[in-house]
Amino acid sequence: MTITDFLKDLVDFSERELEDILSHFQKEIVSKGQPLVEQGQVCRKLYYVEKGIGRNYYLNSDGKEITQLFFGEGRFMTSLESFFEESPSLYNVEMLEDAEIHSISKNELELLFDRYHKMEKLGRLLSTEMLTKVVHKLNAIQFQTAKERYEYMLTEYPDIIYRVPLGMIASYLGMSQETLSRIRKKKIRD
Amino acid sequence: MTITDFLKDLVDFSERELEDILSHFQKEIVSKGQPLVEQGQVCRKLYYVEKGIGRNYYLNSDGKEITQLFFGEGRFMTSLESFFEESPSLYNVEMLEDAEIHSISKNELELLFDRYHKMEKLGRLLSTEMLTKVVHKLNAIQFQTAKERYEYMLTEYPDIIYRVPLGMIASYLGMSQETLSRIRKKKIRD
DNA sequence: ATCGTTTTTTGATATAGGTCAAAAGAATCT
DNA sequence: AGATTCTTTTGACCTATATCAAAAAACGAT
Repeated sequence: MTITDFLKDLVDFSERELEDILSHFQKEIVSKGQPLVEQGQVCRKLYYVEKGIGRNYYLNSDGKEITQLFFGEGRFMTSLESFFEESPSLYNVEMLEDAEIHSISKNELELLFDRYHKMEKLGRLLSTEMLTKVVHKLNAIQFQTAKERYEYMLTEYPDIIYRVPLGMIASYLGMSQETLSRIRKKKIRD
Repeated sequence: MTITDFLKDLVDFSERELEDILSHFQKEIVSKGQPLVEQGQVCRKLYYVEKGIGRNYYLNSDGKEITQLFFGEGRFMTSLESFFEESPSLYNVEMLEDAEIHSISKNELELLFDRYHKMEKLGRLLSTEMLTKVVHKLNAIQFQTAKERYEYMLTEYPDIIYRVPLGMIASYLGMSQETLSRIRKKKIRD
């Protein structure tokens, strides 16, 4: 879904408003694996994913990559606390496929928030949507078995699960790659 | 912190605006354990906690209470997805102490969001703040040992940890009460 | 097609933390 | 104060999942 359609769907901006808002976004073509944010830097931009899948991840104390969130098409992506609080990012952000994204800086976004009440509303809606998603994941992680977590992933993100490497999904679900491999195998047999 | 001060601190409302906004909240005195929302109902209200500690929790398949979130003084509390999406709540919401809270219905809140751009902004700010907190907790739960999770709780919610029963904290942190008891004991010795 | 690299699977073994049950300790009520 | 109920601790045992290592499969580049 294009960013234009996405914005129109959520809030009924006028043509002029929409045009102004869109003019503050920049289209970027990024290739697979290209880092958008690196751990330790402040993440200055919010991205809309038009094509591709992104993720943010960090390196744990053993140097292993832990995926925190995936961002599919039609989602806004950023290093959340870093962007909002202008603090050093705990995560790296990258695209997992060659991708088309639209970026906006925090300053310009704030400007739009101030200029348009409707834009502020959009920000609130996206934020609460994200919040409910994260709460849902937290739920899945907190008290479910590895198998149940995999099933959660299957229903919640069927589009993502077959497009990204197993190891990333495993770390996203809080289990080892080996465990996920075994679970998936058993699933197919049943 | 009173709700008045809380609102003033976050956004610079005029006296008139503030008065109008506050007139839509209702003060409620609730006693310990009194249910504010029950699993299965749609949660219709957002609460500001002025005094006391609240939590939301659910009963898992074994009938055990699992605490999902605590809400300390000066925080807004609700059954998140239920309130925002008007869906049946997965959680029960209750106060853990005799408490003073201020409630507002979704309709009235939406009305305020529409009436005041600043109020919409407040909504967005609170929502992103909550979001970053939940992401932070997710982080702690996802890849840390039981001991590390307890330490996270100590630094993040020192006020809460000594005011609520151990079992609730244990389920909040995704571990059994026994495990938390053992961890805490060892901590004190060191 | 073939070689090298990355990803996934499989097997063997280890362990953090769960469960169950009972004792000890606090809090609450009469 | 004693009885009752709720909360926390302790011990013994068990299991889901981690880790390590190596084989197999899939993917990409030449």
